[in-house]
Amino acid sequence: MSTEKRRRLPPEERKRQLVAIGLQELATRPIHALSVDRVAEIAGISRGLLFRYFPTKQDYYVAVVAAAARRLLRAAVPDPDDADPLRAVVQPFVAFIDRHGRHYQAFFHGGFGTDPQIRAIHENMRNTMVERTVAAIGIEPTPMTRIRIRGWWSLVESMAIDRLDEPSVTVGDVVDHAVRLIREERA
Amino acid sequence: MSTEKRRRLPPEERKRQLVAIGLQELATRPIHALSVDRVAEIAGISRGLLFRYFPTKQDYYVAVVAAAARRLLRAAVPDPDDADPLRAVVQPFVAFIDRHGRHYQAFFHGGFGTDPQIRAIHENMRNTMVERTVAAIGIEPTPMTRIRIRGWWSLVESMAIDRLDEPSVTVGDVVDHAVRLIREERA
DNA sequence: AGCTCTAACTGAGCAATGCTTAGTTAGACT
DNA sequence: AGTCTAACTAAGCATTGCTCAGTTAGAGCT
Repeated sequence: MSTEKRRRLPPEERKRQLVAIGLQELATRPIHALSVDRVAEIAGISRGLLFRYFPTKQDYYVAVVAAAARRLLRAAVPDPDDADPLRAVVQPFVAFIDRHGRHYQAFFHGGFGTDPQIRAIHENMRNTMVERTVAAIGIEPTPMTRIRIRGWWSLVESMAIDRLDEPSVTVGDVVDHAVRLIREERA
Repeated sequence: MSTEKRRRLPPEERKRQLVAIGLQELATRPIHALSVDRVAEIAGISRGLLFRYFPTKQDYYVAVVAAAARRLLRAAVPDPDDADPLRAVVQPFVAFIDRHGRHYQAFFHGGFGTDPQIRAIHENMRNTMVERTVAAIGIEPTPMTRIRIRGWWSLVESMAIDRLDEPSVTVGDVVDHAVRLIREERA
């Protein structure tokens, strides 16, 4: 198979390598279609070793999705130079989906929706976005407001994804509409 | 295991039985945690027979989700007696999630989001809701309008689900907010 | 340079599960 | 009663998630 000599890596580096493989493979394939055999083969290691770092395939999957979430939150950080603090929150998120739409769907609309760990990652992402929004528009966070803002983020996400197949609608159109909507809502 | 005598059923009836089992089992369990062995055992048949009706486990899963979608569309049909045609579309949908929220999430947020057949079922549901909405408010269906209405439905769904853990917010609150939003949007 | 020792790593093997197929039999129709 | 279709079974195969007893890279010490 491989003529490579066996090589030892420090645990953190190996983990990173395996997660990186997952990020690439799971962008185009659901988790049940990716065998640990394949991951091990790409990494050039044995199946057994993968289970040393991730005791369960599910644990591996969780680690990969968590990495994808960190990547998104880092990429979609609000632009502090933007004159409109609300736009500063929405715009980079929609732009991220514009660039990585298919991957976004694979990681955040795929997978086992019922799994508590995956849900926790999604919840954490969503809460971060909601908090950024609340901070940007300065609204008091009652239960109803939170539900409203969370719903509004679902709307933004949906529009950003649908836009991928409808190039006549621009990123700016989506951002404009989203911002206008939340402003009217406050009246 | 079972002392039942072997019984022949007409294909349509057997299919219905198997799908019904799927509807019950998959309401609490993701598809990868339900083995065909278990379905067969509940139905009192052999594994092999299941594959006669559903050549693939995935085909079985698709059939079950499709049945769930039909059930939803039937239950959330607009009330023709409602004075407000937009409310008539939204209200029964939110009420359905109020009653079957966990099941709704299992069938429509669980599963493999990337599978094209499952996506087609979701798309079909969504399109139906969008068309009902377009008909209710009488708006011209440009690409942007469709994207907006689809986004708005994501918002409605999100609020209806979040409400399940926040009983201080009523079904009426969600419907009111949704209706108000779409009306302001048209201005 | 050689010795030692930790832990990164392998590979054989187990159990569960999706799927196949050669054969069996319920039960409808003569 | 006899026949015949197709609903049904059961044994078995291949894959895959996971385990574990053993191997060895390679860092630290002398």
